[in-house]
Amino acid sequence: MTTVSSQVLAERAGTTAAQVRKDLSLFGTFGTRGIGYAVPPLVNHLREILGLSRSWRVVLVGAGRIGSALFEYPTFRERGFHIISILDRDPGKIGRDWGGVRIQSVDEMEGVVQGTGVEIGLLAVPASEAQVVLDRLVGCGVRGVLNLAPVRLHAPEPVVVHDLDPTLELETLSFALRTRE
Amino acid sequence: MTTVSSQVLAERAGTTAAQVRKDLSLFGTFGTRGIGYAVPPLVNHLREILGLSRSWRVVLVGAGRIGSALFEYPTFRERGFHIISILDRDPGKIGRDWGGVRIQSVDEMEGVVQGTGVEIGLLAVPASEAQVVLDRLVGCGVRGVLNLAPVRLHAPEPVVVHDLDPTLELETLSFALRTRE
DNA sequence: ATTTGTGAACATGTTCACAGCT
DNA sequence: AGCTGTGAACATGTTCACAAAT
Repeated sequence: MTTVSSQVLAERAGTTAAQVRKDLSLFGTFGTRGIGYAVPPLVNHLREILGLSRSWRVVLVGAGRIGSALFEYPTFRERGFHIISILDRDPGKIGRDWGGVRIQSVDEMEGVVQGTGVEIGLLAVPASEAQVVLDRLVGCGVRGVLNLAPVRLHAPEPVVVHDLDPTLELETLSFALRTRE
Repeated sequence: MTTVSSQVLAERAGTTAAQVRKDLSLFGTFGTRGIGYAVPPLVNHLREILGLSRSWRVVLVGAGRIGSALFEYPTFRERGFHIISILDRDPGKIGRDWGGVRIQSVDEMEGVVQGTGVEIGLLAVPASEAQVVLDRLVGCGVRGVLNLAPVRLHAPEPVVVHDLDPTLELETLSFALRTRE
């Protein structure tokens, strides 16, 4: 059976072997001393830990460039994230079909989200509208949101919001470069 | 003069007042006891700390949907990140003009990057090509790269690479939701 | 011989709580 | 009275180094 050592995993992930072993040991003992980690069971364990052993229903709000790029990420579906609904406010886009998913009006959010049991939202709307849309999503029972708009959003516990802001990342990069020149 | 307290800053940033004060105190003493932080000088200090008091020349590689969305982020320019060059490999795009910046062939990377003193690269190419393009950028003397392709890239010290991967973020979100249900 | 799993040592990050200014 | 700046206490995260397992 194919195995992999903490050393190799560390190199791939950009960390240390000790770190990999400590992290894994926190969730159980998956390796064999002298051998390493058998890959297929390790993958299964990690999928279980990360909550990827089930599939998630996802609603994409915003069918602009960022939304469409996200929609075509093959890795979403591979990891069990299924975009089962797309919402936009542009009448020119509503009704279109993207690979079997029809774009609906944001006005239909409540019905769509509650009717399909969506738990995760992908927010790809303009920054100025992001908080309002988030609030509505939370009102519909969405439990987690990945926000692509360049604003920091807030939602009440226990809703989880992650902001993915390229500007913020550039500033972090700028700081890193500034301190090493 | 308008001031702001560590308390208010903490609420905005989603952290605690003590944390804000500790963090700021690491770089100097910017506040006034009994009053708070005077906003304009604080902003200046932060810009200085983050390396935003200067402007950065940026090259955008990849003029697809993600690239074009990035290009139009108004916040980039506002924070001093100037995309002065766009590269793509698609002959149908080369030669086009985006708001005063002409799209050039990736083949011209060496000349463009070295000729203009670009220090930061924005990578918006397909995942399969990202590492190769990164290596070339590093070869041209780029010091920092923000990678939007869904792969983890590596570059030798002291080059700084940040990966911005929506799939990875969704998995983190999944983990957060998994552990609280 | 090799590689895990893990206490113990070390390092870093966060919160507390209060003296010191305004 | 109000709010910062900061040591000290506490918590969390990382590395070391080695016994245990194959």
